[in-house]
This record gives sequence, structure tokens and C-alpha cells, in this order.
Amino acid sequence: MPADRLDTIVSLSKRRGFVFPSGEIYGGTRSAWDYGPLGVELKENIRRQWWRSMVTSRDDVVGLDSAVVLPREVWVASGHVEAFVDPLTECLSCHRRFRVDHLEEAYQHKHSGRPPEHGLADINCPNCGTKGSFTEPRMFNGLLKTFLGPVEDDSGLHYLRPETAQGIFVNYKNVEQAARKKPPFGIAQVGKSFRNEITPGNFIFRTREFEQMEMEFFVRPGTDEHWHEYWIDQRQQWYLDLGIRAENLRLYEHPREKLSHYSKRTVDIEYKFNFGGTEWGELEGIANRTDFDLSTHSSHSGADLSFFDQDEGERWTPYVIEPAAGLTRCVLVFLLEAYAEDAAPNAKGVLEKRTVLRLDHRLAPVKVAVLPLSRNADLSPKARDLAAELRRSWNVDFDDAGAIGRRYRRQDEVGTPYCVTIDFETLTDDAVTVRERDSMKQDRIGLDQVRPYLAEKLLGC
RNA sequence: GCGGGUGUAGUUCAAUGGCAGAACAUCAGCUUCCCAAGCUGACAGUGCGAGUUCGAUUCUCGUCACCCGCUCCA
Repeated sequence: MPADRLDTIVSLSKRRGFVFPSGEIYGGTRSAWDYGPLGVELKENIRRQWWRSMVTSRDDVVGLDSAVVLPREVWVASGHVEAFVDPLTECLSCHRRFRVDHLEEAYQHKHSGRPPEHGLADINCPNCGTKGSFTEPRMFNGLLKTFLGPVEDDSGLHYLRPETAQGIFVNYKNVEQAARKKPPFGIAQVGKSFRNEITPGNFIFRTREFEQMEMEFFVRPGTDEHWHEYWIDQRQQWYLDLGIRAENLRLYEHPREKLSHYSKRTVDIEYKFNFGGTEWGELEGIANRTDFDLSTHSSHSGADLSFFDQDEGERWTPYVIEPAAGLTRCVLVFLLEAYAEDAAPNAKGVLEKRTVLRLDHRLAPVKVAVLPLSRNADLSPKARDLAAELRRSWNVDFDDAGAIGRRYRRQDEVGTPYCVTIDFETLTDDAVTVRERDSMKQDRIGLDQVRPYLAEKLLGC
């Protein structure tokens, strides 16, 4: 793929209906992108595969779908309000971080209400005393605010979640009891999160509204390191299984001093994006959140979130291993990974460029396309009947417009694994041609055999 | 948020201070049509706003968006 591979994907996405700029007809907004007819299928398929792998194929993980808007107290307890919400500045001398508004308030307090004339330049570092030696204030991942209720004042202030995880922690007790689970067990959730990113960009790589696939796995303290390794391995396998090449994946261990406020150790799974300044970029973070979250919610809410271990006869607060993946980021990765250009012979036998999305069958937005060879000779009705039958099992496209070769290419470009062609002989022999995307090989199949034939090919879809 | 770049049809690109073109794609039709064939026709555009001007897609300013860097981390 050429160096402007991201541009290629952006334009393919728009042209074929994977991803559109959000609010485009009004000039757009940089906060988000919209997922078109094919994009929503791809996203849904990724989500489904994740859910199968993490929840329904296991007996130790259950699902949850918690609210996006949570009371302010949740984010105070989680540490997000303090760590995320206000502009922070760092003293260049002693490298301590301060909230800009706190520094300015303190200055005003000392100078009888007069605000600093030159902003931070007039302020001494409360820690080391150095004057005016601050970095530019930065919003460190601001939370999105919203106001519930009729009055727009602080009593109605709520935050949109910057991660889905807190909805899991606050429901920990509910789920543990309702699902009759005990550690080690996990709670998984897929949903939207919101962060006031300083710089959204690189298409859907970083957006202010995005979708996460998170799972919190609760374990006995002391077994956390074992489980951490276990999930790092599981998650890598998941990407490999769905067709990400091993050379495009790597692990990245967060240096201790850069860990999030809740984490004891974090390992990222990175993908080789190769755009702009981003060679490797994060796809998923697997964090050991220790008992930070359950403990802080315990002390802030007063609810006892510890676990009584009957076997050992002791009470402890579970440690949490968290594989947190970006669903919308996965959409980009699977598109990048699947995009390929190869050569296919045209009607005259001359090789021409073919664009093909080599998506895993399980992820392909459309599984089967039904293509009558011609609109004449009454092929379309028979083809529509077949399409209707196949739709009972899969997402099926029907297309009888234009030349057959063109229609094959259209399907290749969006990654449809199988095309079924109804031709003139079908009318007499009740057989059709099934054509496979990658190899372009064709099989002649009896009409009544098409569904079982495809069912075998599309196992797991 | 700061610095640099870009903004013309669905896409990729032309052109111009005075009617904005092409290719591909899309749609309709013809062609028994198995890998983007051919022919005919159709749809479709100067990101948005203001200014200068008789007249602005072109010049100026603002704004919005995208890209590149700082940044970030799902």
C-alpha cells in the first residue's frame, strides 16, 4: 500500500459507506465520525467477535451495559475529576503538576483579590519556589460535562464517562450477587466513551466520542500478576485469530513513572499504523488496576465491595485486570490490515488492478452477494428468491446492475467473501456459480445446496 | 490549544477576477454479460461567512474541517 494509505482508507470509507465525517453538511465537527451502512456492520461484527471471545464462550465472564451519564461522585471517587478535568501545568524546575485555577486562586488570595497580570509568569511554584517556570496549561483528557434536570447549575452537573470501566465497578456487587459469581470472574461491557481530547485526529484513531470494549477481571490479590499475563496473551491471540499479521502487533510496557493514576502495571497491544508521526499506536491497554477502584468506591460510597473468601476464611478486596480495547480503533485497524491491491484479468485477459478487502469472513459486512448474470431472461426473480433464503442466515447483498465483472469488483472492494451468480443455465439445471473473494475460484453448486455449502464456508459468522 | 500545509462533483484531479472541465464511480437504457468491456443518456461541485470589486471559485480577513508536527493513549 502507498504511503498515503490512510487517505486511501478514508476515501474508500466515504465512497463505499464505511465511515462519514460527522455533521458534514454543516461543515463537520472534529469530535466524531459516523458509521455508514457497511461501517456499522463491520463495527457490529468486531463487537460480536469480541463478545463471543470474552463473554459467551467463557463461564467466568458476564456482560453488562451501564449508563453513559454517571453522577459526579463516581468520577470524584475514581480520581478522574482531579486528574482529568482541569487545566494542569507542570513546573519546569521540580516537575510537579498543579491545577492552573488553584495557582491563580492562591495568587489572588495573597494579593488581596488581584489576579496575576501576566498569568502563570507571575506565580511562584508552591513546591520549589521558582517563579513563572511553568509549561503551557493543558487539559489532560477533560471530561465532557452535561447538566441533568431543568436548571443548568452545579446541582445538575454530570459527566459523560471517559471509560466504561466505572460503570462496572459501581455495579460490582450487583453483578456478583445476581450472576452468582466469585473471583476470579469478569464483567465485560462495550459502549461509548467520551474524552475531551486535546487533539483528535488520524481519522477515527483518536476521537472525542469513541467506543470501547472493556472487561474487568476480578481476582484474588497475589494472583493478579498471573492473570495479567494470561489476559495479555489472550488478547494478542484474538487479534491474530481475526487476521492481524503478527509483524504488525507488538507489546509495549508502560514505564512506571507514566502509569495512569489507577495502575500498577500496564501493557499495551500496539499496531503498526505507519501514518504520520505514528508508527506504532495503541490498540488496547491491559492494566493491572489493583484494588484501587473497588477500594475508592468503597470508601466514597460506604458500600462494602470486599469479598469474603469462604475457602480461606478471609476477606479481601479483589484486584482487577483490565483488557480495554478501542472498538472504533479496531475498525480502523481491520480496514488497514485488510486493504490490498492485487491484479485480476479483465474481460480481455489483461491484468488490471483490483482493490480487495481481505477481511476475515466473520468481520465482513456482507457475507454473500447474489448476482444474476443479466436482467433479461428472468434471472432476477430466481436470484431474489435465493437472496431472500440466504438472508435468513447472513447479511446478503443483491445486485443486478451493470456488467458482472464490475459487480465482482464492487464486492471485492468491501470484502464480501462469496458471490453467487445466477446464469442462463440456472434456468435449466438449477445450479449456480459460487465465487470466492481471495482466490476468485468458482464452484458450480446446485441451488438447493447453496445454503449448506455457504454455511460450511461461513462457519462462525 | 500552538506552529506549518490543504480545501473544486461520490472519488482523483484540471481551469479561471467574467457560462467551472475531465477521468473514474453512480443511475437509466441497449448488448445471453462469468471478473471494472462497449455504446447512448442522466445526476452531480468551488467547505461556510464577510470584505474588496461592475463582477470572487480565484484576492483579503474570519471561520470550519482535514493532514503534518507538539500532544495523547481505547
